[in-house]
Amino acid sequence: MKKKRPTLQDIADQVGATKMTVSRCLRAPETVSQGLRERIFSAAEKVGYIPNRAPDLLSRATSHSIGVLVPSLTNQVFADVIVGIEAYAEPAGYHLMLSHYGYSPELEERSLASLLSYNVDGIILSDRNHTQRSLRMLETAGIPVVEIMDTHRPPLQQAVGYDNVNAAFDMVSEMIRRGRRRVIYLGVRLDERTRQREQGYHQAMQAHALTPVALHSSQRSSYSVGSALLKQILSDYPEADGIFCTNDDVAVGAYFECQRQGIDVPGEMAIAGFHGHDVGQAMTPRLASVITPRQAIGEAAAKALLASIQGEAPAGNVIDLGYRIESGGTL
Amino acid sequence: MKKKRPTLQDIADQVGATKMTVSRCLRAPETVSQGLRERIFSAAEKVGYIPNRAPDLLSRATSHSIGVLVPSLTNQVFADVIVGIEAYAEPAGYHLMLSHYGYSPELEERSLASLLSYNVDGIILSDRNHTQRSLRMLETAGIPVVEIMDTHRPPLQQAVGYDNVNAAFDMVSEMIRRGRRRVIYLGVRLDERTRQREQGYHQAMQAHALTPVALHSSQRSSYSVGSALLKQILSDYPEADGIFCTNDDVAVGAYFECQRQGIDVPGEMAIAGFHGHDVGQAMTPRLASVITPRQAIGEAAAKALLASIQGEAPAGNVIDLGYRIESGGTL
DNA sequence: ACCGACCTTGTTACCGGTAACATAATAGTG
DNA sequence: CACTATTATGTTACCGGTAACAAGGTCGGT
Repeated sequence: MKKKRPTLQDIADQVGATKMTVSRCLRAPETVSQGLRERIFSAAEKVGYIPNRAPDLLSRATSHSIGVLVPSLTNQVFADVIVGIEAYAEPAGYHLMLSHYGYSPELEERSLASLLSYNVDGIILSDRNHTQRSLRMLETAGIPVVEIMDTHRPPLQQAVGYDNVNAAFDMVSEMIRRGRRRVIYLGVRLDERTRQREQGYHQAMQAHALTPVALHSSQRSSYSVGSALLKQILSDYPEADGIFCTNDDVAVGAYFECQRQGIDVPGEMAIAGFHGHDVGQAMTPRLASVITPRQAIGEAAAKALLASIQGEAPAGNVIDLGYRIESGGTL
Repeated sequence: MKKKRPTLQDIADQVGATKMTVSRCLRAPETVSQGLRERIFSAAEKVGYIPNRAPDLLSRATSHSIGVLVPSLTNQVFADVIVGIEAYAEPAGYHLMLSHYGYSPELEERSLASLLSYNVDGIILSDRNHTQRSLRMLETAGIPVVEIMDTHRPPLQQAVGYDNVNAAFDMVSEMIRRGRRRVIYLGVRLDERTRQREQGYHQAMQAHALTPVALHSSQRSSYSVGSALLKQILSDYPEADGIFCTNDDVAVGAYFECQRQGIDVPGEMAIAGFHGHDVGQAMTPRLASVITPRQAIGEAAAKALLASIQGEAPAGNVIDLGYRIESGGTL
């Protein structure tokens, strides 16, 4: 019942040639005589030929696709990064194979195995924590790897991103410079980046002889978690005069809660977020945030990866695209 | 230099068997004698064998992957849908191949060709407008197709979603029921769904003998577009007493602008959005919105697609998962 | 001791492109 | 016109799994 999809042979049969000639005609038309060429093209059109990457994938072990592993697709940060990756990779003829692993190294390992089984030509990873088996697989696969979002630690091969520790340090320092003394850190999830931001927060507080206080939620980041954490601060740390949030979702959620509670921002409470997402930048007052170059990171990562795939392998390369402190109207 | 990745033959060489035996051992261990089995497993571990889907893909033309085409990855709506798809497909052993096409049917066509060249076993499409060539390719590929997000028109094969026209009609009717008379429609982009919502808006206004007015922006949806459109309303249609926005981004942006301009919501201006995203549901007042079951749509689409792939083909099937009108605090 | 059932392993061929090489047809040159 | 250069097409083999079939080995029953 199910009709097989047309192959080169089907076209060849129609025009009385071999599939080799058809193959040549489709990839280098000028090497085939004009009459035959025209008949081949019209036959291809007629049977509805669709190229098939499977043989290439098998015989040359190359897929013209790159694997991208992100912890979450609903996290706007990674959506932006992916857009950047594709902006560079797609025009270069590379297809993206996306997987997400919900911040779990074990799931990352499984997703990685799956991607490798499709013979991806390169991999972009969004984390720096990998299982032993993951590292092993990457090694035996022998393909280029680029890690993104974190330039703080030495990379497997190459890394593109910014320094989370320094970014957090700078933002918190700015809050302190503006007179805040009891700034509290709000974290969600326990991924590497959240920890690094907390570390930068710690360093900044201690550099000014202030006492760091961190509040965490194990839930995934959301506005409502921000609201909940702010309520907790009001009851447990009423003396707080500022919060530094691990991302904008939490910060905006906390701001909404301040509105509800009638707390003046920034008068009574300073609020800073991370990443500079649209909501925070569109609302009034504008949310103070660390603006990260997410799309640029995606593009640079794709560029570095394709360069490696095409031969040049600048291993140990770290591209730091920096960040910008936006003080907005909430400091 | 670049070492090839290990194959079954490499394992076979180590243990003095043929690759056929190794193949059997990995997929049905009990059919191989115990001693050999143990040696094969340890050899596989030693060389770091990673399964290879390429041969399967070639000889059985099946990839155990499904192609997913969405107009945009940064649009939260589709991020949610994708999460739903993967929640069902991943445990079933299917990998997702994602592509986005920026709302352009021509790009959709290219992405589709690319997906088909990887021999995906099925396709999930997010639009109902396809080029002739796209339709042709889908037909010759002979694989199951599920269209999502719109149950208003008859599907290619199967569709999963909700009815945009009815949803818009219901929301606008509710606004009118609450006393609004000069409701304006705010649209962005010109994709099918936006047009359908406008259609529902028209029907509701005309059913109450009210004059429909629609404002459009050609930019992609964002908070700032919502703000800009609200400003335009204030200058061009000062008599407006409500806006129905094609999505929550626009609605929230418009709300922010009302705040800045000191316009009372809902007192002077009612605001309704579409989709029920987190921001709108977390802010105060809660944004009125049409809550759509995005993740459930993804799951149902994946389920329907895999059912078709596995043989049962309930063609012409339309699964309507409905929607819910949340009147929030902005009506 | 012999036959067949079964258990284990091996052999062959195939999937669909294309690189590499071979060959046929045509054109060009002294 | 013989001979080489050039162009146009065909042939073969390969990539890495596995289905289908073949074959050698073991064991139990009579």
